[in-house]
Amino acid sequence: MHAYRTHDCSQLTKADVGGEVRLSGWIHRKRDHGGLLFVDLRDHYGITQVVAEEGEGDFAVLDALRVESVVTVTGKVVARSDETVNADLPTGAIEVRAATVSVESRAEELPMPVFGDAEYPEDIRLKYRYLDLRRTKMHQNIMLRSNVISSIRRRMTDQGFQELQTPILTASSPEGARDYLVPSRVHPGKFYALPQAPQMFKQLLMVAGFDKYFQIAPCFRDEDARADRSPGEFYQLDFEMSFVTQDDVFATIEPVLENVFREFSDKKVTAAPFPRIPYREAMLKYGSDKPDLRNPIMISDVGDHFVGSGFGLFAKMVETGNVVRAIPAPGAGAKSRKFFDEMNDWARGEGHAGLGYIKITDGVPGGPIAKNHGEDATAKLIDALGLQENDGVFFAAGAPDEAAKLAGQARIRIGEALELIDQDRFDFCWIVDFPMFEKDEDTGKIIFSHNPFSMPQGELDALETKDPLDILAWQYDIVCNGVELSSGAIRNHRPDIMYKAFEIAGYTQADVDRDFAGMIGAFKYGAPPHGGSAPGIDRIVMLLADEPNIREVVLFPMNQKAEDLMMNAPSPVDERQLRELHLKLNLPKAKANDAPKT
RNA sequence: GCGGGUGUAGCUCAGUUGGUUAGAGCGCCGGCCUGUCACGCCGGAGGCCGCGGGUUCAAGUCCCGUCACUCGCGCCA
Repeated sequence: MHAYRTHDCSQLTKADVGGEVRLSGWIHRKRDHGGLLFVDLRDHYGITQVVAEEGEGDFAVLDALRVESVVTVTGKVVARSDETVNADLPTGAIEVRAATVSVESRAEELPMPVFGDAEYPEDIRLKYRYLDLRRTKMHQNIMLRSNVISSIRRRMTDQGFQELQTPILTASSPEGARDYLVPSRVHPGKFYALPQAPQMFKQLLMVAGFDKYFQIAPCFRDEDARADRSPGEFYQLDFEMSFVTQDDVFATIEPVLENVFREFSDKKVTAAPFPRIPYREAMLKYGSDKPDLRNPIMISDVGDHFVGSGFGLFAKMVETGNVVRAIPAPGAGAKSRKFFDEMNDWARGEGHAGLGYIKITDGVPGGPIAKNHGEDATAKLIDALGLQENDGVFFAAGAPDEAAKLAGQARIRIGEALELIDQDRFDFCWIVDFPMFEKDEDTGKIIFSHNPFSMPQGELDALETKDPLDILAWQYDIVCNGVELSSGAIRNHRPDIMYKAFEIAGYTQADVDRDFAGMIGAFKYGAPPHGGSAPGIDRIVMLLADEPNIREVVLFPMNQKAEDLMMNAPSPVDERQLRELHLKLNLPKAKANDAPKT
C-alpha cells in the first residue's frame, strides 16, 4: 500500500465498499460525539468523511488533533445507511472507518479559520496566505486562473503562435510608469529595470522573423494600487503578429477572448466581431475610454438647447465655449428629491462644480433648471432626449474634457443606483482611433497620448501635414464590462516616421537613438509591419471569477503599499550587499510618531 | 502626495442622548454526549475599545492629531 494514499478525497463511492484504503489530507471539520468521532478529511480534490469509534484503532490520536492538522488514515470503506447519506458530497454515500491514523503535521490554533466563507481582514489573509488559499473560494479562483491560462495557451498555439520568453532584467525606458530598478554589481552606478511589458522585445521578435509570438508575460510597474490593479506585478497575454492590419489583430484575438469567456462562464458573451467605438465617440457617449456597455445610459451633448436659455448659468457657459452633457436617468423621476440632491453633493465632493438635473414626475418637469429654462424649451429638450414621464436627467457642464469625465462618472453611478446593469453579461468592445498626441495640461507641450511606437493613421504624410492633435493612431483598447483588458497597436516600424513622430513630441533624432537604441537600430535592417496587443490575465480571471478585486485571483499579492506581508518584502539588506552594489542609502527623515513595524 | 470609509475578544459584529462591572455568535480550553455532516448540551478563559492628546464630574461614545487596512484621485507610454 502506498505510504500516503491509495485514493484522493474525492474518489471513493459505493463501488469501493469493503476495500481497505488509505487517505491523506487536512482535518477540515470535527464532529465529536464522545465515543464516536466524525472527521471531514480534505485534500485538493474533495472531502471524505472518516469515522472513528472509541476503543477501535487510533481513535485517541484523531480525537486529540486540531482542525487543519494533516493526517494519513487507513481503514475500510463502509456504506452509509440510507438516513446518513450526504447528498451534498460526491463521496457522501460512503465513509472510511479509521483503523490507523498517522499524524503528518500537527496544526496550532489558527489565526483565521479555513472552514466557512466568512470575510476576514485582508492583512491577516495576506499574512497567512497559505491558509487563505486553502479556503474553497480562493482555491477555486486559483484553479480557474490555471485553467484559463491553459485554455489561452492552447488557443494561441492552435492559431500558430510561438510561446517565447523575453528577459526579466532589461533596461529602464524613459516612457511610461516608474520602473523597478535592480542595481548592477558589475557596473557601478548602473541599473537594470524590470520590464513594464515586453513591448520592445516582442517587436524585435517580429524583426527577427518569428511572425507570431505570445507569452503569459510578467509585467512590473511601480505605480499605486487600485481594486483592479496589483501594485508591483501582473500578467498579460502578450502577443504580436507580423504583416497584419488592425482588422487582422482583432480577428485573431476576438475568438480567443470570446471562447475563453464562454468556456469559463455561463453569462452571455458578446459574439465576435466586437463593436468598435472611436475614442472621441466613447468620450462623448459614455464619458470614458472604457465604457461599460451593460449600462444602457447614453450621454449626449445638449449645449445647443441652452443657447439663450433662461437658465443663465448654462447659457453663459455655452457662449464661452463650454459644453453641457445630458445623462438620462431612466425611472429616476420616481425617486425622491434627495436622490437628485445626493448626486449633486457627490459631484461636488469629487471636485466638480455640480450636477444639475430635471426630475420629471408624471410628465411634469421639475427642479431649478426646468423652471428657469422655460416650459417650451424644456419640453423640447425632454423630447430630444426621448425621456419618459417619470424619468430624470442630469447635466454635466464645463470644459469638454471635464464635462465628459463628470458625465461618465455620473453615468456609472446612476446606472448602479438605479440597478440598470445586467449582471449576467460580458459586453466586449474595442475602443479605436485614439489620438496620437495630446497637449500636456501643465506645460502646454505636445506629448504622446499613449504608446509612442504606434503607427499614426496616414503615416508620414499625416505627421507632416496635419495638426498633431488631429492625428489618430492605429491604437486600440479592448474593454469588457467597463474594465480595460488590454491596449494594443499597429506599430510604427519605419525609422523615418518614428523620428518624425518623436520630433513632434519634442525629441531629437539623437534622443531617439539613445533611448530606444535597440529598437530603432533593428528597424534599419528590415522590419516587417506588425502589431499586437496584451490582454491582462489577472483582469480576465477577475471578471470570470466575478470578483470585484484583483487580489482575489492572485496567489500571493502585495497590499496597497506594495508590501508582501507574508514574505516581508520589501526588506532591508545588509551593509555588505549594499557595498557590493556600490550603493549608499539616503533615507528620508523618520517621522516622530511612526509606529514601529511588527 | 491628497480625499472618503473602517478600526471594540483570535475572527465576525452589537454597544442608546457621554453615565455603574463593555456584550453576542464563531473559534479556543475543560466536561458530557454512539450517526453527525454549520452535530448538540454545560462550564470557562480571553479586551491598552488601533495609538497619542484634549473637552468633561465622567469618553468605546465628543474634538484634534496620528497609525493601520481599504476604496478613489493623482500616477498607470
